[in-house]
Amino acid sequence: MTTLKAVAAHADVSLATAARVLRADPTLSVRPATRERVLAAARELGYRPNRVASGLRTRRTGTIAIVLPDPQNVMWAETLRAIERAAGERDYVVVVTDAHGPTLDATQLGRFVLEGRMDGLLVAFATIGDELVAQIAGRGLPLVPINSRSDIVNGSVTMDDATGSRLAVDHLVGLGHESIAFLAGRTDTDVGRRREAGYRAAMANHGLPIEPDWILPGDYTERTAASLGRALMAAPAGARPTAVYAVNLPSALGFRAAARESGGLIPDDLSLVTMDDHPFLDHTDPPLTAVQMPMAEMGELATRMLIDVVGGGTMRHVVTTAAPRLIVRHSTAAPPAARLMARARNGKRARP
Amino acid sequence: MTTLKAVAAHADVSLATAARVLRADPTLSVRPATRERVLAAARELGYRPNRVASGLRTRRTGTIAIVLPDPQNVMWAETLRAIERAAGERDYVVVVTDAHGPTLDATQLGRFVLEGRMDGLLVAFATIGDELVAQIAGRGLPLVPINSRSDIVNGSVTMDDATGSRLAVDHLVGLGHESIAFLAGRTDTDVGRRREAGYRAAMANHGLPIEPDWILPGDYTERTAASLGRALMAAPAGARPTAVYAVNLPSALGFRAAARESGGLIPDDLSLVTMDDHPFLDHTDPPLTAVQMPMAEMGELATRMLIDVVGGGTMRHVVTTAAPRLIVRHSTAAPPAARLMARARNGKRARP
DNA sequence: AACGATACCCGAAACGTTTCCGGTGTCAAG
DNA sequence: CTTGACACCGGAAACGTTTCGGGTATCGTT
Repeated sequence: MTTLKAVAAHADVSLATAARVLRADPTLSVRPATRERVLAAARELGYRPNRVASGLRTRRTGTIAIVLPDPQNVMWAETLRAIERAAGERDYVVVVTDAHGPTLDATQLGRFVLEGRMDGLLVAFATIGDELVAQIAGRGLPLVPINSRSDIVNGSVTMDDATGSRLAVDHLVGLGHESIAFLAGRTDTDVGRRREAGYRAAMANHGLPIEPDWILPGDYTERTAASLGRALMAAPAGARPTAVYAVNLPSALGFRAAARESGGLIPDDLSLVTMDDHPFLDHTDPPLTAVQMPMAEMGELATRMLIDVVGGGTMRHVVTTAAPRLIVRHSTAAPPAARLMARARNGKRARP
Repeated sequence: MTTLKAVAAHADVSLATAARVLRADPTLSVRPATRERVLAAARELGYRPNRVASGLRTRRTGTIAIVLPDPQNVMWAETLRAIERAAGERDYVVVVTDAHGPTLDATQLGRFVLEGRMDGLLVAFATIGDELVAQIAGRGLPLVPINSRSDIVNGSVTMDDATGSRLAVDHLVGLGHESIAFLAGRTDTDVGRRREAGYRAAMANHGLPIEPDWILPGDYTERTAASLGRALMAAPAGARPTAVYAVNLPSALGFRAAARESGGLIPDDLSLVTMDDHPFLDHTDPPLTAVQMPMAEMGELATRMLIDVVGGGTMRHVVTTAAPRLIVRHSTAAPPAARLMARARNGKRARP
């Protein structure tokens, strides 16, 4: 490995000058000939600065970490890709780790924040607690929450979940649905609340009431969604909503599977639209209508913000600007005609 | 940040002694009382060694990278998880990057191999070329190919693809299929060849011939598989194989979609089994029978090997020991009765 | 010819570890 | 009382960079 010392010797200048020429130090005044000598020497010797040494001196490692809650969720793949790209553009590398709880365990804490390997952390936890902030920001490490806004951190990157939810509801309403359930996420998480708020706002916007039992208490998991699906399908058809909007992909999948097991046909008996799109939804049974969120943009913005902060920039709460898009597939259709008519009758006669 | 110097001062010993106590240097002889003082000081001050400084001195950064060809493929998620876990156990962190071609581009080369940030690389390219090896191993960086064996690198971690293929073929034969096509991968890749070899061996094992046009020339992509699917379904039913074994998941999905578009019913008209399992296959239409490969074990072994090599260990070609498993879902069934009978008639009468 | 003012460059310290090569003190043996 | 032999510990260099604070020439002025 050729070092700066070698380059300096070869160009017959001091270490200091070689360093400043190669770093393109603007405060340096140097004769063009000298600069050329240094540059040429570096080129000839194939010099590459050693990032570890430079990191020791500058306290910048050129490494950030992204900590994910459940890397199982395929939705992170795209985000990760975008993060890596954005980081690469600034000559940063990104390490990924998955956390099992809402905080870092002892060894992760060591590896990722205490030993000075990272310049900053991106955390994608659905909920950013005080303890985590103490662990990370307490040590002076920049921390940017991604997909979750929390007031105990003064910056974050989130998506326009309200618009996403609106897209889903509007689509269903456009098909003629009026009783639309929300397969919710955990209400102790920021995303969950924002998506639910979006759903409520969209419903209100259409003048549609929301029955209390239309808020299905999910927790983002396929499993819970499945049992909610079974419960829902157990109700008589007339007493069910005609459409469901699911807060995330695993929920939608779990719900779909349970509905089908219970003999429910999608979209014939029930329309289903989910937040979070993925190419493989083309292959599901039925192909699910979904709201495509700007995951990549979110990752990109978060990465840029983090690197900016590392460089002395300031944190902000930003929301992605790319608009969510509705991808219509085959899990949504007009509500069953029979029930529409029954509904009409009920509207004319008084209930017992 | 508390440094070693602070600890040494606090314990009233030299830097050298503090370092050696904390590193648990076996060649150090130290009075128990002294050792205790150092340990206590470190504890009190919350000392954590700075990995960048130590990396500069020891030329070990405690970081490895995994370079993936197409992070799109969900199959890598599990592998990645396993890699990260195995690395964490050795106090390593792992950075991921995706390459677009079969080599590293200029900026990646800089970030990942030239600047001394990494201790070693895991590369998951389907094909490891000379240029890549020159780029990496030429610089003295340990390099472990994963899921691809190449003779220009004297070590690798691969899976038992032959057994995986055999499982798929055996399953189909067990259902009564005799004309089984192979939706192949690129033959210039190691995995592609191994899986095809496994298929051929399994067929031979059952005494079944392989028609040349049963080897469908795929390239791992959904798109190509789709056009192969269309072409296959265009043939009259009697002239088609009754089952297809797909070399990987995207291929299977593309094929499935095309088959369905062409009016082909799976498994009624055609059975389909794919290499590579994933939980979401429960939700496809129909749920795909798949061979589950030990991706996690592969990641784990590769990581351990790489870290061993970094520590002076020696490379080897290893194959995962965990057995592939067949996950039976609903894309496979007995061949269509009508064709079975036709076949039987053909067997009794001479062909024209 | 002396004098500032520039323009150009360098020495050396610092970042926090690790590790080589010893240097003291103590104790038993001669 | 000397002399090794140990046990215990410390000094200092080294890893490769960055950067602060100057130090020489050189040149145009007076």
